[in-house]
Amino acid sequence: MTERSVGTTLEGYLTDRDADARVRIRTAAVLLFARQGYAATTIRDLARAINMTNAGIYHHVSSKEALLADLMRAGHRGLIDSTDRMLDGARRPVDRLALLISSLTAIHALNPMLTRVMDGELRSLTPGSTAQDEIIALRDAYEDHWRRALDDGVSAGAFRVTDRRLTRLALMSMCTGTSEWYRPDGDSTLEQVCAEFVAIGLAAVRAPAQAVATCDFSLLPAFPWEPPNV
Amino acid sequence: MTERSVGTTLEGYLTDRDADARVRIRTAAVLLFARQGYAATTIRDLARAINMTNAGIYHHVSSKEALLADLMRAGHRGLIDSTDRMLDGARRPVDRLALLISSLTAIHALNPMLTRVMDGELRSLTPGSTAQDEIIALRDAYEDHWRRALDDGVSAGAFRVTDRRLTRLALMSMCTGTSEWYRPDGDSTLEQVCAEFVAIGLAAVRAPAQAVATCDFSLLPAFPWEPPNV
DNA sequence: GTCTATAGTCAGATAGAC
DNA sequence: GTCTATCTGACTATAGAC
Repeated sequence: MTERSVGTTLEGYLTDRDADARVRIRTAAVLLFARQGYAATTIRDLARAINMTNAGIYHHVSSKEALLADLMRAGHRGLIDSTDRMLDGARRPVDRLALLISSLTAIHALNPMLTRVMDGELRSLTPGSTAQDEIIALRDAYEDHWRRALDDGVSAGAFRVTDRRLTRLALMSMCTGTSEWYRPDGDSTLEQVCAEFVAIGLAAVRAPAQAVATCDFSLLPAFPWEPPNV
Repeated sequence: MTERSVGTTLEGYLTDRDADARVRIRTAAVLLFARQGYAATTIRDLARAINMTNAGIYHHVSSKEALLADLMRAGHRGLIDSTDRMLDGARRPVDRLALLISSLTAIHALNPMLTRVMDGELRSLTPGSTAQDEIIALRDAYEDHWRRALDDGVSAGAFRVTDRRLTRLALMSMCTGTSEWYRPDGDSTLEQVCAEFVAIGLAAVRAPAQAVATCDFSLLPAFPWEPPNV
């Protein structure tokens, strides 16, 4: 990849939405980290995308790696917090599983760039650094929601599962893959995707097709720096 | 990520397996591209991993990007060829779907590093280059196998599917995700993973649980440059 | 808070000896 | 076929003017 042109300047969109330099920098970072990868994106790329200079970025950001860590931390915290709220009233394991599937799918569909960074750039944080350790801990905390739902469903006899871990890994991959292909103007609405994936999830745990809790999209985290679909 | 130490030198392993410099270079490239990403890996990293120098690499490789393109082309061709052979005798859509699921899962489990490069580094090829266009065409050709199997299953009344595209994307994400977590010495054997994923796939298309064709692992492609599990 | 200028490092790739 | 040495350019990050 010899060229690094950004393709679209974010400046036109961003000025009338948010003048805060921190938000503009983070929006450009999510866009370019998702599109080109963290390692292939330079501070100068970010600066060019929002009509700043190299040095201007460093007034708001201590380092390129700290910027990545901030984005990933905020993303994972938003995911965990909204999942906590989402599952708050759900008692039946089948409802909790359905909410885990639909909310993880929706977050990946609605924030494709931030989630691609969250899911794919963990290796770009220095191994063993406190930043990387913190993100790993957050990811593990989120996965515990899935482990508990599947464990409880099996214990209660609501799920019949050969291998809980395999089932969890299969369903989570299905949900996170959404950020790679979902388009808001595409063939399927987000509601259709969630409904289909929940149906597959229930089939995977041998739960009968039934009415389950549906995801309240308004409870999902709102990330001010998820770039627009330009 | 400030440090770029390779961690393990491949030289000890490689010398008694294959002295061909092309294979040694490609093995190191698959290992490091998968572990650190293409953009974060330098030609000097590759050289260090196999006790060569920077300039020595360039006697066997025309450029870093051509090396990546070669690996991706070989990987996709191996995937397509082995899938062709695998599906050769299978007529029933349910058998073809089962073979697509189990073979894609197995290739990702057995070649985790090459498949991570294949699935994640398409963006690192120059957009619009003939190399990138070629890989995209190969990927599309492979996906057609899935489209045909699902189409035929629906037409024949063997599958009941709300949305063929969503079903395909969900199942393919499930299979490809395997390269991120599978370990040969882990909790599940490859046979168990394939069986579980095939069961989920049949449930996803509302096909009754039944005996289906199983994947002949010996028909899978053998990549001489998939690194050992060091 | 944004700029110009630059320090210090390292990248991909090549030349030419052996 | 592998080496040493080097070119050219780009990178992260900082210093200091305004």
